Amino acid sequence: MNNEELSQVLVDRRASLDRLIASGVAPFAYSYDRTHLTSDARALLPDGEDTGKAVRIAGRLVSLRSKGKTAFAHVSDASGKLQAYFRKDDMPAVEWAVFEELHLGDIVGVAGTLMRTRTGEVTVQCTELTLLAKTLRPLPFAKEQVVDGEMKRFSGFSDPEQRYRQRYADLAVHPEVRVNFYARARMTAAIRRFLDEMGYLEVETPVLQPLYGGAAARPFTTHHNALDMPLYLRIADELYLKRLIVGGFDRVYEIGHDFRNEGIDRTHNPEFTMLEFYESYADYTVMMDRVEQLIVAASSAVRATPGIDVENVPEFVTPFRRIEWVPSLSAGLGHDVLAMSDAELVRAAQTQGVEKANMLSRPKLMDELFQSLVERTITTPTFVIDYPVELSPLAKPKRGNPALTERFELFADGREMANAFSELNDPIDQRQRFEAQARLKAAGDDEASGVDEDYLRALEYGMPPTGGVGIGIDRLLMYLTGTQHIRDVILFPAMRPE
RNA sequence: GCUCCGAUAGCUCAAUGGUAGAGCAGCUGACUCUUAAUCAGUAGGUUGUAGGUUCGAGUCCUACUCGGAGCACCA
Repeated sequence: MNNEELSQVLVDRRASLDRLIASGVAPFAYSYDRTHLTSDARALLPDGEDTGKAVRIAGRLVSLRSKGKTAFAHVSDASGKLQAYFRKDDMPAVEWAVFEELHLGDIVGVAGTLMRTRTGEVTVQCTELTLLAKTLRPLPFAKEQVVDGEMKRFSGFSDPEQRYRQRYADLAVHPEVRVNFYARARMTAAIRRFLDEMGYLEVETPVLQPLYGGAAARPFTTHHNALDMPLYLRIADELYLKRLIVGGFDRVYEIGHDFRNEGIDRTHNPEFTMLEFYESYADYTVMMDRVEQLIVAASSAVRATPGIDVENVPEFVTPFRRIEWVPSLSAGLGHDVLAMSDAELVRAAQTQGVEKANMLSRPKLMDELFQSLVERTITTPTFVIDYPVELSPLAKPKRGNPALTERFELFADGREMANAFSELNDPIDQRQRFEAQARLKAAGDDEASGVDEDYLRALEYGMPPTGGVGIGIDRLLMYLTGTQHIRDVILFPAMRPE
């Protein structure tokens, strides 16, 4: 990019950079000997005292009020921000010259002694200023003012498109955006701690897979050049984790990305984080207990995150409510759903506004009806249990009623939080389920999977009875933080290229 | 994929079909405890792209691009 293509602001910044270099200042430093985070530095000056220790802080210059031979600025780091006071008489001439070239956004090191200003604000009185990185592009800083204890922004960076595309700028300018991501890290750490303490082993399984399965979704397809074969990005971890159960790791979990080639909206990103865990010798009732404890642990971790609005984190009362799939759908319909003919189901689905209802298979119809009549009405965490076998190709038949499976989903806030079952470990039954899926696929259902012969071979070697759970981490965090858009819990959400 | 809304200076926004503007950021200057600092001056634009209507288009029409909200899809 040459200067003719740059806007005036960018030209000015480069001119400033050139002046610094010409005067012998290195505008991009290698390191800085920081002694305190801004929050720790502030804590060093007790109430009532006006001067304190020497500190060295570093961070981004987020405000600057120059009064000629003095100036006030705020330096922001991960812990918050602290005011710095610059006075010409207190600084070497060379550094005052550097100060005069400072711009909002520059990364600086400020060394000096703590003091309290006339207005009571803890401030570093700068005796040594170090430029650590020059900003060549202005950040869209907001002006802020504290009014009645609440911070007001007077302008800023509000275009959602630009904020997601330039997340780095969004984060730099809006420190509160970081809170959900601190909460996210604490939540996954708490989940790992919970599972680790339960004796689960964290493992990693292939993202690139020759066959995809474990869920109903359209995959991303790629190609391996050396092998000259298509590969799919996984849509679920399930089938590989259960291979590990066969191998004798009897409690395993994975937290990783799944990829589904679907639309993007408030609750869907094409790559998202999935937790799956599998436990030998456990059935779905055991897994319900695990899920309850895990959600409570996740919630506590989110609550403990500084900056989180604890009022908005849902309270959990265990055990969660449990309702059965068939009776709750029948109640919603006013008829016994299993006794209804296909035509009656189609009519009911049409009444619910399901499009192309007459094109849908019977299980798909029931699923649609369940979603609109039951799922959306669930607010408090509720386990829906015992799904029809047609909807659950990887779940064991329910003891005493083979038309159903030992499966549960956890719903809260109208959304699915977890999906789990007593895992099907009968290879003959599993082959029949795969073949039914393969027929659906051949009939044009592009979300149905095929027959995974290698997985069947693994089952033939014998898989212990196993309970398994999948939990969408992004959506769990959305629920726990009251976030309305998945983009606000994913640092770099998928966007069309600029 | 569908419907509606939007795109104007680095950022946030104005502008009856009639000379494209403000605040912040920037630049120049004044100011040695300010905090949306203040004051004076100054610069900054192919109004998302391509067509069309019109004497004249930021404004009206068409298509496209990108985004937002909603719907559909999505266990």
